[in-house]
Amino acid sequence: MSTTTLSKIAKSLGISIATVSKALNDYSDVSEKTKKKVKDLAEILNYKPNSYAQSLRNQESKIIGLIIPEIVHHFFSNIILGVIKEAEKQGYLVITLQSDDSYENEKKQIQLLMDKNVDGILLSLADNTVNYNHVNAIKESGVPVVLYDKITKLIDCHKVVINDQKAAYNATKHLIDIGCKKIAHIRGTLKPQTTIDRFKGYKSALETHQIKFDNSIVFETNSLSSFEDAKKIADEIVLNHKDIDGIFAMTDLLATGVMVRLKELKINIPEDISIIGFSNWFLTEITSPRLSTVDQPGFKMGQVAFGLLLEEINDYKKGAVITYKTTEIPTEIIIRESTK
Amino acid sequence: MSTTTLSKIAKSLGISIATVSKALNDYSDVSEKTKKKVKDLAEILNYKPNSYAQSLRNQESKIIGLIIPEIVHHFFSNIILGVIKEAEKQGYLVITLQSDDSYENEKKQIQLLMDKNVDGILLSLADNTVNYNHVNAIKESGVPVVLYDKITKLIDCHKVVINDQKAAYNATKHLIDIGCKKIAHIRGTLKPQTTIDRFKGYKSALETHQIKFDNSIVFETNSLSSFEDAKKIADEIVLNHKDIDGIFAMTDLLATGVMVRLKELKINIPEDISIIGFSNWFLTEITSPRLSTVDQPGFKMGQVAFGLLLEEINDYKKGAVITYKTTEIPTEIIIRESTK
DNA sequence: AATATCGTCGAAAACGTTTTCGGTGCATAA
DNA sequence: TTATGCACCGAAAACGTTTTCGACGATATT
Repeated sequence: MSTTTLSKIAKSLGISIATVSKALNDYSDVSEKTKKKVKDLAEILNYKPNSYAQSLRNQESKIIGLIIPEIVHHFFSNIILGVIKEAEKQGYLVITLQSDDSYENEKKQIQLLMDKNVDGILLSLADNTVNYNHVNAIKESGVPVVLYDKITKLIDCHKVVINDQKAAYNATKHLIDIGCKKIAHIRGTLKPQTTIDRFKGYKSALETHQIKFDNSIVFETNSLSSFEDAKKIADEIVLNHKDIDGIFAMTDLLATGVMVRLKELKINIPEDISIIGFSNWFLTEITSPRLSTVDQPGFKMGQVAFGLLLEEINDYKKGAVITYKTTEIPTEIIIRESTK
Repeated sequence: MSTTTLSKIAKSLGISIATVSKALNDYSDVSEKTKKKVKDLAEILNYKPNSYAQSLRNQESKIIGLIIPEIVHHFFSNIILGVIKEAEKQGYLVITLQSDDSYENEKKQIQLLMDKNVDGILLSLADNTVNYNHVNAIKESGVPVVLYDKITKLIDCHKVVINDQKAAYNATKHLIDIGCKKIAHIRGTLKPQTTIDRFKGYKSALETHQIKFDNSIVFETNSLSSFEDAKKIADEIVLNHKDIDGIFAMTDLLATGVMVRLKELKINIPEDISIIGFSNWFLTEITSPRLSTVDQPGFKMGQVAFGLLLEEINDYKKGAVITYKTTEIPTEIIIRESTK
């Protein structure tokens, strides 16, 4: 049960390897008659071109690399899905790696992908990455990179992001629009760019609507996924900030945390306090009341990121000059029952 | 900025390609002196072996394929992570594809992976797959496959599963142990093997403990993730089955659904009714009360599945005879506040 | 002095493709 | 008749590695 190669077909038909190859690839300088002979036999012998040989000859593998901070995460796994599905549609397969938000892993994994000679790399920077030599090295080797979600201006390449600041602005504005006067913000430490941007959006929405920014009702958690921290903040709000009537939380989980605790403390949502989260996790559909939030379209983002990468791969092959662009994926406010 | 190859190093040093290759691979028939010369120059020129050429020559790519029904899913994304991390540790990369639980996709994607000449395939069968020719074809081509999670006895290969029946038995037994006398079961349609097995486990736990099985308190939802269906079932329970004091649900989501609604109807959990779910989703930590459940160790499962695949890849290369085994990943009951 | 052993190296085949560049043979035009 | 064109085909190089096998000189053995 040995595999069938061009040379076997050639030998079996008494013609040359070159002709067989050209017949299968529909070259114009081989007669219809021999084309048919070749194709028929190839069919019978179940011929499949050897991808290693093709890659070696064509200097491309039709495989791309995807580095993601965290796979088990609603937003990111949606990105993976977007990338994979779009890639599959375009004839590419994708190798996925998880950096755990670590610079060291990111560096190693980029090397692994380069060693495999992937055709391109999709990368979301680790939180503690501050040096970009390792990614500039990719570009210098002639391998296209596109940055998604966590990006930096310091690397010149295609980028795809959501506009955190605008999204946060809109979320906050929604609270203002429905009549909230005293709007708290719950966020993590001001380190990741997303946290900074959402905080900025929150502040600027307040300012544009003549609401004084009050730093005492900006609450900081240790982690963006600390349900317990969120609950403590709810206690704090009930105890010392009775006048708060709106809350914009950095993540749906934090939003859910405060909401659960506030309900336990007999605060009515949304009558007493309106709450809006961020991401549109699966979670938001099953809280009670259902949580308003900002939809963060991971799938779309993955699709677009792959599209840009493919575009660059093709441009690169053509030797075209590439002007890099940053694509913003629009977010959308999902209004449910927790805001009114 | 052209890439450096063995032949460039050879030419530059005035020696043969063969010697360069052997020097870099520490063959014993090249002197220490030339080894050093070669390695030094390779270092300077930043030599990286061309993986296409290596794959072609060695007939292996150090890449495996992973087909998963659904990426955006807590259990499955944990499996991906387990596979990827273990593979990376062992020098392998993994191409992931999502079958959407469709037989047609599964078939196509297997072909894609075979066309790329991956070294092995990890596969969880789609729900509607009933014909196994496409996976037996993998084996016949000499490519190792291991089945995980959704398997079938009709394919002879390594398998890794959790024992759904035993896990369900233990979950139900836990309810019995804490004193429940009338235990309901919530499940989806009896089509997927997991549903069948968990149902069996539920029944056998009742039987072994002299509790009569009562089909009128086995509730069927349209989907395993229908929160609304679960709520309706809660209504039904309060209305017509006041004597139910324990519930074993097929998924954490269904468990959460009934729990939320029961609470709204002033039923106390766990005082009036104890509830246990299945999977140990992230979700279970933030319900109130926190949900008891069965931990379904996806990460571990991924690790083990890759381990078995690697074992077979190596056995195959050695020409060793392979006796296939089915590995059961132990599950564990997580007791929280919803059962007492 | 002849033979065996050892350390070091390189030629060449092999993996399977794609593509360039001629080279046929044959018909048509001069 | 010779030239020109055309349709069809194949030799061979190239992609970059790994590994077998033989060759060579130098040393050790008989």
